[in-house]
Amino acid sequence: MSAPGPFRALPPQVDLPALEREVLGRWEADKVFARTLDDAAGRPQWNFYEGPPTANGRPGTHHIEARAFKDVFPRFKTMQGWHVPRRAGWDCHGLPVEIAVEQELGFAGKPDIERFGIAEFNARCRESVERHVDAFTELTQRMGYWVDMSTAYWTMDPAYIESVWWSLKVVFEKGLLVEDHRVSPYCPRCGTGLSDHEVAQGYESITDPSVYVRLPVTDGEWAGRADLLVWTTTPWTLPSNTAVAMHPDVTYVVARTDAGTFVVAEPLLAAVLGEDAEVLARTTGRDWERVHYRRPFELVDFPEGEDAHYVVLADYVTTDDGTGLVHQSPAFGADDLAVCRSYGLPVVNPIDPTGHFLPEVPLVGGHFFKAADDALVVDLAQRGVLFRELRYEHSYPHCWRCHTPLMYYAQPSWYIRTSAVKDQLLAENEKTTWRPETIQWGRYGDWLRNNVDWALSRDRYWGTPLPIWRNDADPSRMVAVGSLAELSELTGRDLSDLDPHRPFIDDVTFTRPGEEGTYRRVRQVIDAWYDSGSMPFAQWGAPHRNQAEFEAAYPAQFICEAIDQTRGWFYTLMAIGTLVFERSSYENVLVLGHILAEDGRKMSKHLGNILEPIPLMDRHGADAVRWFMLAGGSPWSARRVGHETLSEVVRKVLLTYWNTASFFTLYAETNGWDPAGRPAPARAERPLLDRWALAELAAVTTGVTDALEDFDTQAAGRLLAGFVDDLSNWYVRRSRRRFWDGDPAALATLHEVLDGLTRLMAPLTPFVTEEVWARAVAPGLGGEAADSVHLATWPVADADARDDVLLEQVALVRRLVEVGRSARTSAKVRTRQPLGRAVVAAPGWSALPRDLVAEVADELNVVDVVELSGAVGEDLVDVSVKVDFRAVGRRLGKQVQAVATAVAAADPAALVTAYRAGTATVEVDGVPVPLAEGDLVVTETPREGWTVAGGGGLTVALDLALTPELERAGLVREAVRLVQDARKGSGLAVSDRIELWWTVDGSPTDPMAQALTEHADQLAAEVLAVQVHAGVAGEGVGVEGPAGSRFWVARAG
RNA sequence: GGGCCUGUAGCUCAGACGGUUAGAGCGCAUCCCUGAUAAGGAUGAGGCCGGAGGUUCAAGUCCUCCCAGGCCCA
Repeated sequence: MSAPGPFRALPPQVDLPALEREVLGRWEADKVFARTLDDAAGRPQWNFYEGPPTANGRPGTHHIEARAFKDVFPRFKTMQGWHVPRRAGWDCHGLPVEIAVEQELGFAGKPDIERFGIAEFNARCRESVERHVDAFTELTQRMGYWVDMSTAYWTMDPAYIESVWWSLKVVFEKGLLVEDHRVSPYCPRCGTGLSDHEVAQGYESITDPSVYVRLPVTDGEWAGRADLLVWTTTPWTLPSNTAVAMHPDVTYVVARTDAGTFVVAEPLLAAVLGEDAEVLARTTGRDWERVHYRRPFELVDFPEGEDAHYVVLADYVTTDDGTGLVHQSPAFGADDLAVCRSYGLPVVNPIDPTGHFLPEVPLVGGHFFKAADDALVVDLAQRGVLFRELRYEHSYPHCWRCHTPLMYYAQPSWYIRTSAVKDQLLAENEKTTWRPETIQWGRYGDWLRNNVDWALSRDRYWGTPLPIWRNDADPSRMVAVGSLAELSELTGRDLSDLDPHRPFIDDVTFTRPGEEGTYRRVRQVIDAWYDSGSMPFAQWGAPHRNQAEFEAAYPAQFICEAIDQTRGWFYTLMAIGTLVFERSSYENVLVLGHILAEDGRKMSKHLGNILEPIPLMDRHGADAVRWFMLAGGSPWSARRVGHETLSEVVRKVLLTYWNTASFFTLYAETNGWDPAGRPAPARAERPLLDRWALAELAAVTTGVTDALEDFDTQAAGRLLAGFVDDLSNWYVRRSRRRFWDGDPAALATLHEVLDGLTRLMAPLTPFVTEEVWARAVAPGLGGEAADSVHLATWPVADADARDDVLLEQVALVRRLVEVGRSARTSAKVRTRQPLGRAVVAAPGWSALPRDLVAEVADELNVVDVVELSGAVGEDLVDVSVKVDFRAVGRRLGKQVQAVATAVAAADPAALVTAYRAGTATVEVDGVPVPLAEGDLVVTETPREGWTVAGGGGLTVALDLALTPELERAGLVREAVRLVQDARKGSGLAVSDRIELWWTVDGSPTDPMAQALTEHADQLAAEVLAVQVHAGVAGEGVGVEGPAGSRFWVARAG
């Protein structure tokens, strides 16, 4: 045995989750993550922003997805030599947190919260956030996501809030933060707005009156001669009717019936007025714009001197039902409000916040809004304004708590005028790189082009308070406050330690010299999306604090979230960056598809198809889950995760990689290999297979680097998985004998390849690569090696090792071997039976180096491989010819079909002879067309007496004739395999030497006995036998071999 | 209702620039190979590439419409 080298064998079997736990401990103990940052200090910075997960509810398996991508690129960039600071963050505010706490406390709405006390309620919210953050921390650590949680930003921290205030002040002073009405679902009994989520769970089916109302035209061509006909299911909104909307591009008709003359959309004419209506005029909605009409009720006053009650144009009008003319009441419909606002129409609201008509309204004063319908309809009918009434059953949103029908109700609300910076946003988007590209001007671009103002305020409790103070004597005087210091100055008190949340901030008031009245904060808090979109500066507390750090980290080079953030974080980041700094805060954005359960549906408790993230990683390993997220299918389409898929990743990628490393260490240890002591030959002088492995590594290095630069982990994964497979199932398998012998060239090559491969895989599967690095790579690098692969540098492709011709030739060899095996199978000749000859026809064969020809011979277990045309007479070969459509089509265009026909009709043998001489022509329409090199695909097949297989322009034929010598060689191989099995079965190490006994029934001239005697040396060498007892039985029963043979194995003493 | 994405073998997914025999893995069946392997290899069954039109010498690939599923928004 050799002297011990630096390597110790890795076990062939590995418990990956257990290994990961151990690696996690090592990272922790050695502070590896911190060191990757420290080592890079002072290097160019590559910025990444962590989109803060909402700390509400427990993390799910889908959270691993985005976090895997947020980890892999910073790791990659760090290895490339960038400094990549990574701060975690937590999104703390918002309605989901409030709702969760309300549920815990058994609350039924805002009145309960007010009774409970805002201070105490917000304390509970804070506590809930802290609780959930722990679960995210656990997930983050377990999956190996390297992000600094010790310096995490919390959107509820005072310093964070102060930054947000500062930005709102900037927006306010640009005149882009304004108060206006906002229509939102509202429960009049509970006195509270409802979130979309709450509305969605409260739909109930109810029957409403459905009325068609006639509104006489009062000016223009049809004044006094026709009525606009509108349809509504909410008669209670008719007293506040403000306008009628028509679609600009829909055709409307003026039609006469016995009941009168009406304006309706043409597609609805028959449905509304019947078949007999006489059409008097026909024109598009656009022509009706600003035509006035008489409103249905005179119960409510409209502002003096303001125009109203005319036709407006709106794209949302449909002709699916109703009349194609839509009654507009801006206080009670979001569409109505938007349309009326664009015409400068007033917002008139006769209903108080409890849902009752104001007492001074005639006819329905004091009525609950829905209860007023009947009286209103009766009145319409009596005045002849009602054209038709039907009962209409539909589903209508109700309060999920008290089942009161909801009102869509306009309330004062604060907006950011993002529509004013729309062109800037479009310009910023133009400069942004999106993956996948389609989002940029698809889903996201559409959203920007249709930009509406950002409804910023929320009438809630747990959020960043809107920092606007308003003078109670003159509400037009307002002050936006940008920090607690400013507030201290305004109030003359030191408020630097004030918790800026409600209710404390609500108590802060101030006066200004020379002004009447007191400044009080408006009551609202802001949309939590504004918090998260402010993180580029607010995570630093900038500009009040850490301004230099902020500037160094703006904008981000990379962000990544799932597609649901298109209108969420991706938008708020870009919008706030553009509003405040006139520059978007990110350059590259990767948008992920969603992770679905194995059944293709969203994971949900309700469906019972949830896979919990930590148990999933404990079962398959975090590396496997990460690999799946990064490389299992396209990251930007929805994907299904399941145990099957994950265990396939483990088997095909991770264990194959592990076993290759384990194989290497086994023979490095067994042979005491030390690269320092036994230098390998120069790479150019190593065997072809070594050069091939190094050439593949160089190609893969380039490919993986390019793919990751392009944020394409799927392509990187495909290359890596393919290389792992090639390495294990071709390089190692074909090179085994050299490893047994401790060949330094083979050991050095595999070591070098494992080194490169391990670095390339490290960002994707950081755990298993760490172990392989420590045990199979670093010991061979001498003192130079980084003590973690994550502290190592990213590999650079070795240009000298690149050899595309060799890659192509080995690919040909492997295809030939496949075809040859196929031929064996169809002949039912097992591979262990040597054959005399294989005959091959393949383009490029004649240029194949002898070593590679030998590879084919060895793999196919044939004595000799020869080229078809050289080995067999012409009469044994069939030739078939086909045009290469691509080559010919490109040159001759539409003539290609005629040429193909002519080629098919020609005599193949003659054509091929001419083609090879370069003189082939075919005749098309009486004109000779010369054929160039590459125009034809030639396939040669032997005729008889051979087993043949072909495919892809390749042919392999096997000579099946067995000589007694070949048969005996086959028997020996059979015996060798049997003995190897016996070795393994009795637990011998691969390097153990043995004694071997064998017997054969029958005479010594029996073929088996003869074979074993004849090949005695070969047999002994193959099975590491130091002593062979021919014809002698060993102890025990031994193992039975073919042809009456029997073998006994024992470790040599 | 609008916008976007997806639709290829039983399942999971590949298929630059359009090129005439559409691939891989899993699963199934039969066989082979095995001094690292939980692997590997061969063969077989399994496909109107969601549907219909169009452009083209040629369409899984480009265009239009439709259908189904998903996501976001009304």
